[in-house]
Amino acid sequence: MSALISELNPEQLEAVTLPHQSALVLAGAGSGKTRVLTTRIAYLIQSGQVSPHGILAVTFTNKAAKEMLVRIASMLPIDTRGMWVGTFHGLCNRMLRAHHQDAGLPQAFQILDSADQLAVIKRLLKALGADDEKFPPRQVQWFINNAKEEGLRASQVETYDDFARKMVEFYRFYEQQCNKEGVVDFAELLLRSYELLTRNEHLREHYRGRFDHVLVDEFQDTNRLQYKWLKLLAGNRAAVFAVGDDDQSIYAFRGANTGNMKDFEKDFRISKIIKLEQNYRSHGNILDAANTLIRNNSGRLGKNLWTSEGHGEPIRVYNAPTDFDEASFIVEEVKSLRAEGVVLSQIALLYRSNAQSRVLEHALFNASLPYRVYGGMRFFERQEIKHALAYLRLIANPEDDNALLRIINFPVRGIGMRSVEQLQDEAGRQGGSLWAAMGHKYRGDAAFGPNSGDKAQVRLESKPWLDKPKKGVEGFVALIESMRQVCEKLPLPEVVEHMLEHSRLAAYYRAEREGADRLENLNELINAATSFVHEAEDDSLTAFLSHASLEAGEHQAGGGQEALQLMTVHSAKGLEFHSVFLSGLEEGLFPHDNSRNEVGGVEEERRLMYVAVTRARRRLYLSFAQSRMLHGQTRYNIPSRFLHEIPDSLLKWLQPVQKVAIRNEDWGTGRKGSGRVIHEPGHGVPARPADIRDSAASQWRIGQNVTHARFGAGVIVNCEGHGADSRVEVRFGRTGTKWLLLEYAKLTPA
DNA sequence: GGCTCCTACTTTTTT
DNA sequence: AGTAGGAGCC
Repeated sequence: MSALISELNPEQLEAVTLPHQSALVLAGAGSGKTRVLTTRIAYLIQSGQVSPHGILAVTFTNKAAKEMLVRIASMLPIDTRGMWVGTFHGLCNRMLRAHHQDAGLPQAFQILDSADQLAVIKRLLKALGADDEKFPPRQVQWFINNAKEEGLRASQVETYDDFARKMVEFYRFYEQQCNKEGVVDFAELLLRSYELLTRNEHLREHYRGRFDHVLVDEFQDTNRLQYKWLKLLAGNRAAVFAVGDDDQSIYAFRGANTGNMKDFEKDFRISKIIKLEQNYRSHGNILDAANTLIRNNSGRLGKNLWTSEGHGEPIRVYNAPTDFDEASFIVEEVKSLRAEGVVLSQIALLYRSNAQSRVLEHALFNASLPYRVYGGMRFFERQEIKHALAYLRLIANPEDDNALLRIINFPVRGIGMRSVEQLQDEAGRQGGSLWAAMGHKYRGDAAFGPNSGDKAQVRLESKPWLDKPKKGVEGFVALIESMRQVCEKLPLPEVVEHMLEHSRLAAYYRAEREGADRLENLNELINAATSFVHEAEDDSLTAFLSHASLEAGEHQAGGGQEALQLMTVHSAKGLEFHSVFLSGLEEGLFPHDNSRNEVGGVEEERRLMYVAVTRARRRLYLSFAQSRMLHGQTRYNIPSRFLHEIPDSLLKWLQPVQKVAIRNEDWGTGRKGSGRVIHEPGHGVPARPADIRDSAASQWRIGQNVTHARFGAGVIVNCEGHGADSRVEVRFGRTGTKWLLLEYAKLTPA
C-alpha cells in the first residue's frame, strides 16, 4: 500500500486517498493526472474499499483506456478484464450488447462510423427526393448528431422554422431506417444506453448498485449527453471522481461542454476542488509561457503550473520569410538536436491544420529524415477494408442495407442500378430491408431464409460456385447464404479468409495493377482478426465488428520506428516530447480565421496553443512565416497574437541563418519526386520569393509589415495604382483585410 | 461498367 | 496545390 502512494505529492495523495465522495480534480498539463486516476483505482481496491467489480472508469480514447488498464495491471495482481474500464462508447456498447432486447436492438446490431452514417443519410435524402443544395447531407448529419448529443429524439427537438422542421423530419426517417436495419451510430450508443437506464428501473438499480466508484478522465471534454449518462448511472450512491483541465478543453467545436465542470460542482455538491498544479514535465520557462498565455482567457476555474526544476532554456522563436524557409530551418535544427543526442521520436513537429504538414514532409523527405505523420487515413477506414467489413457485416446481420449496398455489385456481378432500384422499391413496399426484399423476390429459385441453409449447402458442395459463379441477385443471395453457413463453423480468422476468397475481393485486388497495397491491407485484416481472437474476451464476429467500428484508430501501421513525430496540436494532446517545434504561428492560421467568428473561438484557439506549448519538456521552438502557400495561393500573414502574449523575457529570437532554401524547378513535383532543397551557404540568395513586385510607391512592398495608427500591426498583401491614387491592401490581425489609400492612411514600416 | 474530365472543397477529430 | 466526388462519355 505505502509503495503505491509513497511518491505522491500532497495534492496527489489527497486526491488518491479521498474518502467515498464525489470530487473534482483540476489537473494541469503534466501534473500526473493519469497517475492519480490509476493509483486511486489501485488504492481503492487494495485497501478493500471496493472490488474491481464496483469500479467504472471512463475515458475518451481507446488509447487512454488501454493505458489505464496497463497501469492498473502493473500496480495490482488482478485480472482487469472484468473491470468496466473503457471509452464512453465502448462501455455503452457493452451495456447494449448485454441487454439488447431491453434496448430494442437485434443481438448482432452493427455500429455505423461517421462515413457509414453519412452514406445512410445520403441514401435517405435521395429516397425522400430532398434538395441536397438546400439540405447538404453533412449538415443533416451534423443536425442529427447534435440533437442526439443533447439527448434529444426527433420528437423532442423544438423547431421554430421550416428548415428545422425539415431537419427533424429527416432525423425521424433516419431513426426509422436505422431501426429497420438494426444499426446504431456513435451518438446512438450513448443515447440508447441512456434511455435504457432511464426507462428500465430494474437495470438502473442494478448498475447503480454495482458501481461504487465512477472515475472520469478528461472531464472537460464530455458533452451534455455523456454528463447526463454519468449522472444517471451514479445516482445518489456512487462517488464520481472527475479529473479534467478546463484550460485543455479543445473540443468545444464537436460538442464538448466545459459547463459540465460547473454543473458537476453544483449537482454533486462538490465542496472542494483539488488542484494539481505541480508540473513534472516541463522546465520553468515553458510553464511560464503557458501560464501567461492562458491568463488571457476569461472564466477559467483558475490554476497556475509550477515546477521545482529550473527555468531551462529560453523559448526559441524564428521568423521565416516563407514557409519553405521555415521548414528548412526546422530541418536544420532537428539535425543538430539529433547530433546532440536527442532521439527523433522525442521530437515533435506540431501544426494547427493538417494541410501544413506537406511543406514539412517535403523538407524532411529531401533531408532523408525519417518521420511519421499521425492522423492520416485509418486502417479500418480504407476502402478495401470497408468492403471486406461489409461482407462480414452481412454475415452477422443481413438486414444491414448500408453494408449490402456497398458490396452488392462489388466485385461486379452484373447487378446494375436498375436491379438495385427495383429492390429498393420492393423493400419500400414491404417496409423491410433489402435482404428481405431479395428473399421475397427470389424465394423458390435461390437458397434463402432461415430454413434453406441445407439446400444451399448441398448446392455449394455439389457445384462449387467459385468455378462457375451465379450472376445477378440470385448469385448474390446464394453467395451470402453460403458464407453464413460456412462461417458458423469456422474460427474468426478463417471466416475472414473464406470471405475474402469467396467474395472474390482478394481476386479483384490481385488483378488490379495498383492493388498490392490493398491486398496487403486485406491480409492485415486477417492478422487483426487473429490477434483479436487472442486478446478479446468475446471472440465472436459481432464483437470483432464492434471493435473495428469503435477502435478504428488503434490499428495504425508502421508505429514504433525511430522517427520524427508530425501531428496537429489536437492529436498531440496527452503526449509529451523532449523538443517541440510549433510552426505556422500566424494570424489566420493559429488562431485560425474560421474561429474568429465563433463565440469563444479565439479562447479555444488559445487553449489549443496552451496545449501545444505544454507538450515540450525541455526545448520549444515557435516559428512563423511571412508568406505561405495555402490552397494554391501565397498568403501574407502577420505573426500570431499568441506570440505577443508570451513575455519577451522568455523568448530568444533566432537570427535567420545564412542558409536559405529556394524553390527550384523540381520543388513542386510531388512527394516522391526529385525535388531538392538547395543549400547555398553564404550566398546572397534573396530571402523573398521572386513573385513579389515593387509597388508604385516603391517604399511599400507586398509582404512588408506595417503599422497603422488605428488598426495596429498588419502586412501588405496587395497594391495597385500610381502616385496619389496608390492603394495598398493590408491584412490586420483583428480587423481583417482593408484597402488603404497611401495618401491618407498613416502607415509606418514595421 | 468503367474511364476521364471537371468542379468544389479545403480547422481541429474521437467514437 | 491537391483531392474527392459527380457527371458525362465510350
